[in-house]
Amino acid sequence: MAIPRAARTQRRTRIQEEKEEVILEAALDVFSVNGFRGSTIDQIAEVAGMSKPNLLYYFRTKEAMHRALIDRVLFTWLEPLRAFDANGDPESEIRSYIRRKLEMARDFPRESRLFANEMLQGAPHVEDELRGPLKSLVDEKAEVIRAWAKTGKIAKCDPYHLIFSIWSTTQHYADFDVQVRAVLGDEHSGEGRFEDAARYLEQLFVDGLGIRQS
Amino acid sequence: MAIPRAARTQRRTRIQEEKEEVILEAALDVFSVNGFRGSTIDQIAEVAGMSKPNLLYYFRTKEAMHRALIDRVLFTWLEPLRAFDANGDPESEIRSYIRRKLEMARDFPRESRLFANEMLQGAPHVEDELRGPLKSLVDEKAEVIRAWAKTGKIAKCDPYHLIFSIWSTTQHYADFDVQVRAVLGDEHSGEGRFEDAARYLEQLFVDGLGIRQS
DNA sequence: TGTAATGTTTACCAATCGGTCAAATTATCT
DNA sequence: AGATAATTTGACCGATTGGTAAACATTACA
Repeated sequence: MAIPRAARTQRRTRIQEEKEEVILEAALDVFSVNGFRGSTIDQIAEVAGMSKPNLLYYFRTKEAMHRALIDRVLFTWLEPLRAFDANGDPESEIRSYIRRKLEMARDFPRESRLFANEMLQGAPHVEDELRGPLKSLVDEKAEVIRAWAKTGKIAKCDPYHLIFSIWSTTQHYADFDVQVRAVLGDEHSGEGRFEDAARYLEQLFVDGLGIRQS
Repeated sequence: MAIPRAARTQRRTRIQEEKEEVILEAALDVFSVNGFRGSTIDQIAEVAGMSKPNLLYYFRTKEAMHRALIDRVLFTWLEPLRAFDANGDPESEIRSYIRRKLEMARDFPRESRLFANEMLQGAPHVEDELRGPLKSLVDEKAEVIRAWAKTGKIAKCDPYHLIFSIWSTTQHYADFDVQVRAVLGDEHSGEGRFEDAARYLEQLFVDGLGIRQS
């Protein structure tokens, strides 16, 4: 008899590993565009190339799929902020943070949109993670920035709003991609726009924070 | 016999004005949170306090409602950019543009989220408006900024990405409101956060663009 | 005030929704 | 190879979806 996924306590099968991967990949496609409510299991099943009951064999509910997806994305999404080094020098740390976030917007736009969708809906599935782990991480890095400001390495500014502004400006290129393309026109919508954005944003933040030495 | 809304060519009734207003208000509530696909006519009807067929008497389809809503929002949403004055001086123009956009994020967060939802889904209903009127307006203002840069009034920078960065940083406070509140904690989540944001963003952009005179 | 146009509601429809079930198929291991 | 566990599927369920038809109620205007 088949053992439903949730009851598994033993090791996972090869097939389970593979299929769950395929499913989450498809789910990311669908959820990131339509949000949780706007997505259907049938859509995901079709993208995943399997029948709906088969999909539900691996994830017993739509919620479970979304949950698994959010958990995975949330972790990798915070990777750049975790890499933010308190011992590095302000200019290069901020530059590379911007660059890393922009690379993620370029390479993982679906993950960015999934997250954005969740935020727009009021974070019904992840508010605890926001108030817990996310807040802790941001608090820690904000303290680093505050110290930089105190010792005059960068201009005095609110570290939280600084972080918000880096998040928003970089993620914008993933979440509002259609708008960016529409405004820039077809000729400037190639991948080069990420290089232009990086150049502009690094200038904005480095000069805006008064840490240009050259 | 009842004349369906779409067939009306004559003047609108008093009741029509009122009810359409109520409906669009309710639709804004629902669409801005759940997106187009994730919203249901029943939800909107309940919020509007009327029966579903009654609602469908004024807007014959869900699409028609969404359309009417988007059209209205799109216009007012671009008001701050239209007010951007080519003859003003760079610092005060940028400062007041930021301030106006932040005020809109504070006072009309639903409108911002409705727009964000549409972007996340790839702008299936408004791509023409983006490529047409929006692009034209942005092109025009970008030219102003480029001229400022050329005459040395502000630092050399890509005017399009400058506009993108002002859009994203300000709208962030509406679209990612939950996240902002979660990270700032309950004690700093009052309306004062908009003042903090304004102070920070004005500093960032004014200094970042090298136009601080004091 | 009568009447025609406008507005509202109840009952309903086919399609789609998330999810179940039992039977059939396939992989795994001895 | 044979037994057993894991995987897959078609048929189906009740609830919800967007939308309609027609009867009913209300308003505006002569």
